[in-house]
Amino acid sequence: MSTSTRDEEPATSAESPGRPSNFVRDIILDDLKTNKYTGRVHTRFPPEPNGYLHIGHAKSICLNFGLAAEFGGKTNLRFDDTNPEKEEQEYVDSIITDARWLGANWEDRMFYASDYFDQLHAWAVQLIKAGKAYVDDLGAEEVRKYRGSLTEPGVESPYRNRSVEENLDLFERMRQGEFPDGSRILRAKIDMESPNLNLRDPVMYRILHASHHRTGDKWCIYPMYDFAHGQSDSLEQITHSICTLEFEDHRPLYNWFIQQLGIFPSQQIEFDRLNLTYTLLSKRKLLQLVQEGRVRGWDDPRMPTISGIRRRGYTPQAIRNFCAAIGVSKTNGIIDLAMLEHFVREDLNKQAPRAMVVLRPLRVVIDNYPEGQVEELEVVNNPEDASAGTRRVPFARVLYIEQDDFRLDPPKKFFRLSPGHEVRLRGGYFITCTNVVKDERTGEVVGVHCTYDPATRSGNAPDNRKVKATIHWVSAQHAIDAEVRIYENLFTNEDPGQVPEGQDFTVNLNPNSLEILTNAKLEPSLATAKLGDRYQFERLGYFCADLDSKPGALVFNRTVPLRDTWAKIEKRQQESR
RNA sequence: UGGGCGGUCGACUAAUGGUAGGUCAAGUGCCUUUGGAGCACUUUGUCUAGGUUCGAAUCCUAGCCGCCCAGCCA
Repeated sequence: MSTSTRDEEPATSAESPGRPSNFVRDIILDDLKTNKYTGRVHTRFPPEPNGYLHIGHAKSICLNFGLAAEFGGKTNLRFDDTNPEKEEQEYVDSIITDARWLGANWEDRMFYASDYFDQLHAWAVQLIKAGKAYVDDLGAEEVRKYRGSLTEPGVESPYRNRSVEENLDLFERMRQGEFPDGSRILRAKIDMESPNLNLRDPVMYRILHASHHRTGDKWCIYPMYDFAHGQSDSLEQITHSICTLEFEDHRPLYNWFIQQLGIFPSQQIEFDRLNLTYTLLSKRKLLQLVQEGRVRGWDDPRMPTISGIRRRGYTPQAIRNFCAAIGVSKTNGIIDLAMLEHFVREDLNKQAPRAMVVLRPLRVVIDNYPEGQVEELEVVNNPEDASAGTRRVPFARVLYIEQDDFRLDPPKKFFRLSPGHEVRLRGGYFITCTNVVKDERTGEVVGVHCTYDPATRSGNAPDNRKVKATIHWVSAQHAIDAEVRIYENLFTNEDPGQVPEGQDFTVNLNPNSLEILTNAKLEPSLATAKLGDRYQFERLGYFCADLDSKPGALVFNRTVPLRDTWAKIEKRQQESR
């Protein structure tokens, strides 16, 4: 089995000239007009390799790559790897795979903040020499105290006014590994009374005797985000450095370093992070789910990670369309998960070949159908796409239908099979229920007897007789057994971060987020399904072959169910009761 | 109670002093060999109060509400 690559297309956000704009795009348009960057647009996507990419990153990828592509610019992939304690090669590998899958193309421009460690160090020395940075001997606890609070100004460290020589010497000895972790830091000398806490002599370098996934043991001091990010942007000549809202307070610092160093003035622009109902988009919490075994790994199909969503059966196009549709702004909102689901359905409806699968089988015997007879009935592969052609499906005397498609006592508006009623078997015949077989002890219906009308072959009614329902079916003797995994929301709470006092977000976990059906019956054409192949199982939803599939033991994931009008009606009926 | 940033249908987002529009959701009808898809229609909105203006979602003033910031995380 191998995954197909036909999914991979450019991650542009939208193409038509009349497209709705957004404020970031407007800024670029304006910069282009004023020739601020000599007509250049160069963005970057800067993930930290401390976890897997999720749907929130997809928004950022679409924005960064989409905007640059629209204006003939470029986008770099840059790993923000300044904290060796949290970062791993596994994460950089997955990020590359996932970003590519989404359609991001950075050509040969894949960088690491760690590529710039030498330059960053030199710049730190430069700032020390300019009297703009100093080595502080305060411990973490004291640094916090000296920083003041939201409402009180900070107090200058007693080490703030060391001589340049002493600072240079100390910083060099920090680099040499002479001091233990946490014993000293390099700080920028800005303003301990600034109302913006980020400007109260922010830390530039900390001592970390940790081995880095790329630089190994070359360094035991590592730059902080604030001292690395802007300069990395600048080195790469990034024109528009797009990040999320929580960095707004950092922008003055971002600009301060660039200005003090006199380097290329990249411009930071902040937009709102994606929030989705019933979904958690925090790498820390997703990591926790993985580590505690609440899910089966980063690529569990219930996870909002790109790898999870991919395994679930989503297409990159659907994700791109979603990202284009939700727009970009500065309001912190929460997108209805239904919006995401809409875009997969929309995409898969056009693409996915149909197949008949019975999830929870109920045995049907067509009493008047000749024993031993088998017909090959022709059915269309995709009513939305004539070019998808047709296939043959075997029909015989004993079939399986969905348990949900039969009711002994049909409620109002239930049009499917029930005693005395006629339905159409999709692409087959009209059948009428004549009798049921019950389990003697439980009273449960375990089988149904029907008669068929030979004149209705392929589902046509020569007399124009109407049936109110068409149901799917699989020939019992030809059916393939398979496992089907049904997913529900991972969380029961619309905002899973909302947690009762003293509790953990895991209280919101949905105990029914995964249901494994081991007795599904597949039409025989599905035998050749390959990893990642996506289908619409008629009347049920979109499904794809999971990587747990083995020859002769297929496993399918439900990507998303079809919209279900009957379920809504039934729910309303139950609520009004 | 410091600073920063926001508040437009149920959700998201346009309108950049000149008809409050689109998408999702919800609902109704049509159509249907998927109760799918499609099509048509419908409901609901400018945080509040003042002001400027011929005209305000947009500008001004004052409130109210929400989010972010006190990591040697990013």
